[in-house]
Amino acid sequence: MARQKVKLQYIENNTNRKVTYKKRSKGLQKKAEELHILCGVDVCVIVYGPYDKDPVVWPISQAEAVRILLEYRSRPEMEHTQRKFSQEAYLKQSVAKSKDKYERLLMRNREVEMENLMVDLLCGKPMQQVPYNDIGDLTWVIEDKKRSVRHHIEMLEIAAGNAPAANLAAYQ
Amino acid sequence: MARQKVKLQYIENNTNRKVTYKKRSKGLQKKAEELHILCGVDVCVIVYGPYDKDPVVWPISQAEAVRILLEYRSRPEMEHTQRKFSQEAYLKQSVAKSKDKYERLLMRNREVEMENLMVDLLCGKPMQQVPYNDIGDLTWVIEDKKRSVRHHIEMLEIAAGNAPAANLAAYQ
DNA sequence: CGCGCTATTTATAAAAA
DNA sequence: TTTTTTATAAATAGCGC
Repeated sequence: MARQKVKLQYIENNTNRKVTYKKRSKGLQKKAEELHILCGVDVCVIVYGPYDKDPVVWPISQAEAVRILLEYRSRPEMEHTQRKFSQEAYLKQSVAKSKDKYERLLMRNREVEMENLMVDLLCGKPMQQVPYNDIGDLTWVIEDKKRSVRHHIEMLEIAAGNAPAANLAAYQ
Repeated sequence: MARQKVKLQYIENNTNRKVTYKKRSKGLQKKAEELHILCGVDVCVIVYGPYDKDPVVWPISQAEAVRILLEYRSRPEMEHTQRKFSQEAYLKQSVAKSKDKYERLLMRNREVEMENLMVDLLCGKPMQQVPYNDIGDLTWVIEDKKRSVRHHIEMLEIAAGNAPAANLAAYQ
């Protein structure tokens, strides 16, 4: 985009491609950081190139990113196109209620808390111990996690059929 | 970056922030796509904001992204610390006006962090990877969780010995 | 290879419609 | 409000060291 306009196609020349990669991936990171700071949104950029040995992962927590991606992957292809994510709809609704930054932070914490609560439930916490006020917020997490829960169950069944004691010891 | 240079800080005005968000997230997508095409590298951008109901997940395969992120998760603690730093800096900036609430939030965040760490340990993360400074704060969380962990183990043993599917189905 | 250096192209903040 | 239009800030392709 400078001395000469470049066609939007794979750069065949190895040297030029690497140079462009370095410049542009740096630029992409900067843009992501600016968006993060200016608008207070979580942004995660992963550049998985053959040049840098490490993929760049920035700046939201990797756990959160994994959660998003696992969920996204578990959706039928049709929904990918339509971009219907009940979870995100919930987030939008929730965040819309926030009038200031403090509340936005609360929302973020709430989100993490619901994740943890769900993990507790997956690990066997009795549903009766869940505070009533949490049920509503928890619902969307659970709904979106059903598929992964089934996966958990499969894993546990495998453990049960093979070497349960050894497998379970790892959890202590 | 136009009629006037904009300071790199959270945009307080709701309208401006939303407008900027829309423009810049679109721009970020474009940049990511260009990098992907020009250099033949996998790029994944996730924008997890309160405006669009959907997180933008683009364009590499989700399986690949998950693999990358899981890899990242297993990396040395030092790099995580750096990330936490920028996150904390961001949080600090965001709630500068309500210091008391901020302090409490930090504690809450710390608590949540410890819970996450504990989950990692339960899942087999080596204790040697836990930063020394975290041990103290972690202790009370673990003490608090021992009972549920035991319950967890009981559940798993029951599942292993009896009818796992039936027991676990209740948690869906 | 990596760092500067422009000439240009892009991105975009603010204004106008 | 959203869209379109500028004017200006940023990003960057090609080159030279």
